Amino acid sequence: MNSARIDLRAIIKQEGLRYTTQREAVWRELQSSDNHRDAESIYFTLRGRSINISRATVYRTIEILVKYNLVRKLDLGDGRSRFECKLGSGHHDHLICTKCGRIDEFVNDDVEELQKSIAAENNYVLSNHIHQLFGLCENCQNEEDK
Amino acid sequence: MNSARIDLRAIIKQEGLRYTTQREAVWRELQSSDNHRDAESIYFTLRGRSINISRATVYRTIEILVKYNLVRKLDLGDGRSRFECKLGSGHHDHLICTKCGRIDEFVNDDVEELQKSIAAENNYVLSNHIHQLFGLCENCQNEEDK
DNA sequence: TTATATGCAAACCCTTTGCAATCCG
DNA sequence: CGGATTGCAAAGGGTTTGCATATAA
Repeated sequence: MNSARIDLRAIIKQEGLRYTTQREAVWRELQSSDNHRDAESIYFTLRGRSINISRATVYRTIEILVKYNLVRKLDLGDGRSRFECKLGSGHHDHLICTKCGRIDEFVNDDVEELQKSIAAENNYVLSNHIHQLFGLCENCQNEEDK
Repeated sequence: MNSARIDLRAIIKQEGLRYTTQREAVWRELQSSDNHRDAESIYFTLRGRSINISRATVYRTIEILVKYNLVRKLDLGDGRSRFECKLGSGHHDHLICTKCGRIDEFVNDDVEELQKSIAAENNYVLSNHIHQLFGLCENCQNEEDK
């Protein structure tokens, strides 16, 4: 897998865009963190590191990263989008703990196949899907007992 | 199935709430339409029928209907929630046409079972899920050819 | 009567946009 | 230098909330 080294600068320049401190910082932040970040947290983390950046630039940069397939945008239904770096992990869906907000990933080939069948039965040509399972994670189940 | 006659008045009163023209109107509107309505469309339809109602009341009423399990809230990821009457249809998930916005429903028991397995494998106790397939519906595929 | 529900407008939250200033190339 | 990019603040879009008024029971 070529995920270890992705040169954002090369991609950016190839597209005739400019490689800026802010773009590099957002990309680094998404790459280094354990996924599922929202714009606000990226904004605050970078500000905390004395990187001069605005919310607007965070959003504009994420838009570019999503466009070039480096980042995936998640909608968990709570009003704010989450973003995860696509490098190092293939397609997967999510398990979300409704109590603590923990997010786990899952992959299930059978479900993937069934989705294709469902689409075919309904005469749809699929482009993508959202599959999210909500419930209590192991830790939060134990909390309930106390 | 007892879907033919649900007396909202009875439910509302049982809860110590008041049965108002507005609540009745929103409920009727959701029951009579072919599902997947957003708040704005309900608001405008009712206004168009000379029913005095505000957006705030539409939202407040829907909240009650969702709470008492009469209506399901859908998040299709485009920023506005859709609502569908739960009467007359059991659990189902959705196929959404990314071109025309058409929404179809599907049920697949195998997927439902697999979800349980996935949850179990990850030590989650499931409460609900979102499963949406996005693509082109039959009509829009044909449009593409032209 | 009297507390609940309503309408209105303002507030909210997240996100996007306009624009002058900045900076990459 | 010159146009792409930025920061700021304002605007947007959907939804919620505060409050005085209207209304169900």
